[in-house]
Amino acid sequence: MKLSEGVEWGAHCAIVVAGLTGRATIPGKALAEYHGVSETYLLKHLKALVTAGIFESVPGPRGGYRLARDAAEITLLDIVEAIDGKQPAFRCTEIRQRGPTAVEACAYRGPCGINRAMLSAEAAWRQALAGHTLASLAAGVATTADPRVISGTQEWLARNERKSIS
Amino acid sequence: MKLSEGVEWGAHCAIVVAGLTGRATIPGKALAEYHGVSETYLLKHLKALVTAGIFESVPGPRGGYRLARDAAEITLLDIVEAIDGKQPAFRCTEIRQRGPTAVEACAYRGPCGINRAMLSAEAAWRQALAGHTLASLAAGVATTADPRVISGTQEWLARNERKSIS
DNA sequence: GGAGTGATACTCGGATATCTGGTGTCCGAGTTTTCGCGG
DNA sequence: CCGCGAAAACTCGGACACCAGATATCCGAGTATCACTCC
Repeated sequence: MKLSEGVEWGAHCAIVVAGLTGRATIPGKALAEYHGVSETYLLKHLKALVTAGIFESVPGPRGGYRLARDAAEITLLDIVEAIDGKQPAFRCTEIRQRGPTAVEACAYRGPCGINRAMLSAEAAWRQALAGHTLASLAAGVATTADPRVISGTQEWLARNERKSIS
Repeated sequence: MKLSEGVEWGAHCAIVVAGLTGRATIPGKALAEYHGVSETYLLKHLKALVTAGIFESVPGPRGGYRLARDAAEITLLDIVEAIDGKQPAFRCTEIRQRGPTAVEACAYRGPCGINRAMLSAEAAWRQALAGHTLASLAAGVATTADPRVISGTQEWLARNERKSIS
């Protein structure tokens, strides 16, 4: 089981975007450069965040991305599901209904016990992820990171963010 | 994120093997036929369970597989980790240390906040899986399954299990 | 000098190659059984 | 009838193809900016 690398990229980008002032935006190119990753590939994941309603995208020059709603209302689970999909990791293929001892399908009423256990475990995982908001994550970074990184990032943000036109 | 299909196979096989009497064994061929899956591919996963110390394998004619320890001492987590590996699903690549605002590596003391959150969520997932033992899963199947399936499986087991030689 | 208009530069978005890891298969090593033979 | 031995059959174990999904890239659609021209 492996989580898409894009989840990490998207989460880090979300924290950076959460640091924008007001309704300013930041272009994908800048986000890619900041994290040292491929720009074109990062755009793929940023679009997924837009589709999920986490980011808003503004086209054209002076365009870019910004949060679609307050950072306190965006959970880590939202980001993971936006990029990695909402499908459960475990997918029961009902192999209990195959083989020599199987009976007609309607006899298998409740879901397979293994499936139930796996899905409840995933529910615990999702609940844990939902306990972290973008705001809390950003606050954690702000308090633990090296002061030079913080000031450097703020300066870099000021240089790359695009003020809102409204 | 997707869990290997072999996890489902392994878990179902473990429940069947848990239903053997005493130290009897059952060959992989029979397990494959019972579940209607590829025999050669299933062997790959059964071997993983053997390597992990969950199953014991007996070679030669009248050989097969049996549990290496009591069913109450085998958790769903053991099976998942045996087949899918113990590596966490989320693997931090430290992209925070890349890009223009990065400083020397030793300045990044604690783990990345995102990584911490993801790993703690996975810990919750593992804990939930560890709460299900093979014994409890088998008991659940025994109480909820169709009576015809139960009797059919018992009959099938009696026909295919290999009594211990000791 | 100011307004209008066209070209321009920059942005995001979707379609297209490449590559790693899971999926599936085959053949070989090892062991117990079994049959045949000799005593 | 009993013991011995070799062949055989069946088991698991590791090495080899195949394929789907993630990874990575390029080109096209759209829009605010900017410069130029005309009034």
